[in-house]
Amino acid sequence: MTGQVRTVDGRVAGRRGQATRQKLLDCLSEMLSSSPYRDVKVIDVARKAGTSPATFYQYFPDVEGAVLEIAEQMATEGAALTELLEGRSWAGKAGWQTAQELVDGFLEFWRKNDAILRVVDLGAAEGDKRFYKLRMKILNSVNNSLADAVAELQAKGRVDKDVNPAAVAGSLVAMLAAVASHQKGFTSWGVKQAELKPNLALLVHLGVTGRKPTR
Amino acid sequence: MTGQVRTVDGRVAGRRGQATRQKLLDCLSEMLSSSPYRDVKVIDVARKAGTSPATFYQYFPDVEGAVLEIAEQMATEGAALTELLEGRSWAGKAGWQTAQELVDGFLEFWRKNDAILRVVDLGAAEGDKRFYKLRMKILNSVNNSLADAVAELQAKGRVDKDVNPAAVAGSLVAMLAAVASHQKGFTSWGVKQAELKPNLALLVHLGVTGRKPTR
DNA sequence: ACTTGTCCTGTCATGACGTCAGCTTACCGA
DNA sequence: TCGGTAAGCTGACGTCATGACAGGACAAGT
Repeated sequence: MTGQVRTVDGRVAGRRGQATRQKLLDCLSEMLSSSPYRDVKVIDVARKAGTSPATFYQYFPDVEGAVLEIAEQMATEGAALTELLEGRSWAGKAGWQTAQELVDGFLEFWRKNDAILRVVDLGAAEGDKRFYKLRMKILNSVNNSLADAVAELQAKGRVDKDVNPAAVAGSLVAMLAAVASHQKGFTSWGVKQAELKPNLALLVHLGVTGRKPTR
Repeated sequence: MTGQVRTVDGRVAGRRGQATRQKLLDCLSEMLSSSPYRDVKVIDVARKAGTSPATFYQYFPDVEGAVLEIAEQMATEGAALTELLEGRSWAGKAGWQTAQELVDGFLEFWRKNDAILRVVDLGAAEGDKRFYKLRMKILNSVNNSLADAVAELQAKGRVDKDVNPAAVAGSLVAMLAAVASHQKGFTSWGVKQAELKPNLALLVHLGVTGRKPTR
């Protein structure tokens, strides 16, 4: 699928090369977690990886390019998010369960990858198509499943016809992502982590089904 | 309130100085709209303003500092968002109207200031307290109003008791902000601008009142 | 004209960026 | 075993941004 890993100047990377490359990616990941995106320098990443800046430029055109690589890896892992909604029901108690587990899984995924997701979000907001496609790739699984669920309920007449499933699903996913990014902001608003989740689940359930959940 | 405008080395700025300072801020604002945050350099801002980097550093410690200044100005303008909810009703047709106007006003505000808000969002997500307080300041007016509305309905028994008004309000506001930031993303998901707004309004109404709006 | 305080810039040391040639290492076929 | 070849890494270099300073330009009051 991914063909061969290549250096910037076209050589194919061997075992050793791939290891260095990966080490650089790992170090970059760490740096992104510990310092502002704007302050992450190639030289620091290289130093941390025990190599030189020139080596970095062998494998990546720039910091952005390396970030895209990390995000790509994460995006494939993110496909697992689909399972949170695969074959779930939105009716009755099961629906409440579905909403809760979606929120749980989503927040957990975001928490794990928050540093890189921040950067992806920024790139996407800035209009960079590469980041923006990546963001879609990550959110698509959840988004499509949600849209399908809404469309299905709509077909049964349980949701108004003038609702746009894609718009509602997209908005809910955006909400989950945003809340996950700013979780800490809530605590200083007097909302605790534990309280946040059920309320989010409630909103998701309301959005999808148009009704309060039966617990 | 803001006392006197001062340079980094403590002198008070006169008429001319304030003009240059403001010009630098304006140019920075423009640069943020046209190029990625990471690539905005002091030297470019200074050139655009027809001055030198040294002058920039007279008024701001660094790019981040200047951004904070711009954001601060925007935050005071953002207080106008309160009017979107001041004394509005969430009952019946009026409720639907309220939700629609909130969405409209919010998206408009975000669209106008998207470049700077992107940076504030990033800073807040990265855990920088200054950005993070600023973000609260901007969103507080809307958030508090929404929370009050929910709490009021809750007191009347029209919203479940185990709902946390602050959590719901915060989540809804986060949703609005996120959707506004990624408006373009929706179009490529096959959702048009015009369709987005009513669906957002629907979600807001559902979240606040727990019920579908009567149109 | 002269002083005073504000305002701007030339200049400099420092350090990051990004490129290149060239050295070292590993692999492989004869 | 021994080159040959390609992979892998780095020192060194020109370029550019950063951030600090001292001193020149300018406006205002005396």
